[in-house]
Amino acid sequence: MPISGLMERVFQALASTPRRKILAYLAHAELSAGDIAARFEMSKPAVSQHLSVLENAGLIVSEKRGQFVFYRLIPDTLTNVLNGYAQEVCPVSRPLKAESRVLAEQQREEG
Amino acid sequence: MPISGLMERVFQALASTPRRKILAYLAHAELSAGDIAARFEMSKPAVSQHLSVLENAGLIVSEKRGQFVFYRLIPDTLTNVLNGYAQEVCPVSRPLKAESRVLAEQQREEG
DNA sequence: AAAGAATATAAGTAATTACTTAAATAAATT
DNA sequence: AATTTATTTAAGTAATTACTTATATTCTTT
Repeated sequence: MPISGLMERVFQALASTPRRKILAYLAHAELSAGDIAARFEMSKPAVSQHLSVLENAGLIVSEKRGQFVFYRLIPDTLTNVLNGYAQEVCPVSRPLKAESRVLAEQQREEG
Repeated sequence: MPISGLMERVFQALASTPRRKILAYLAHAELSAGDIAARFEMSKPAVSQHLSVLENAGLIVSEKRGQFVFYRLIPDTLTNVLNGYAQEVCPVSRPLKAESRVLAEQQREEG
């Protein structure tokens, strides 16, 4: 699987506020399709389609357990793609690293 | 200007291969609209529209000098938004930092 | 086995996006 | 001042996307 094709799908997937929200929800916990849909105004099929887009981009993975389908994040995909591209655009990714460090420290202070 | 509105526009802007390519070109040098258009198969107006999208997202800035319009990157917008969102999704942004380091080393080896 | 619940797929539609060519604007050259 | 060059704006269209409701599938419960 070419990384560029994956990058295409990841950025496509991220270009939607509901989908970015879904990823943020899944950052904290594994959730069923119904759990996720309950957090949105839109219909369940609409949420289901968003989940498909995210799964096809390799950002999340689904697992059917009984009646439910649980979704969880694959954090590596996101970080690899974002860094991979940031690397192309921000030489040596220095700003990205610097910013990461600052934010990590802030969170350490807060946590 | 709310950061969330900017985030929306940035991710929207990044969801296009030609636009990501434009940013990569501008990472290395300031270029005129014509210089950029020459690197693509599509028409000049099409490229011009892509440049508008990128500029409205705060990712690039334009400056008219004589007959030409030069574009250059605003790297901070990209790193701030990508990190801001990665922060929401990847707790403590640890993976992001780790990946940055790996990629930076790879580039050091290659360069 | 029938009914109910969770989810996905199908089919249709409205809104958005990414192009195209043609026309307008503005600066440089003759 | 007229022409050429660089770029953008305008207008139209084809393709894509994001929803909707209705139907199908798969599990659980009775």
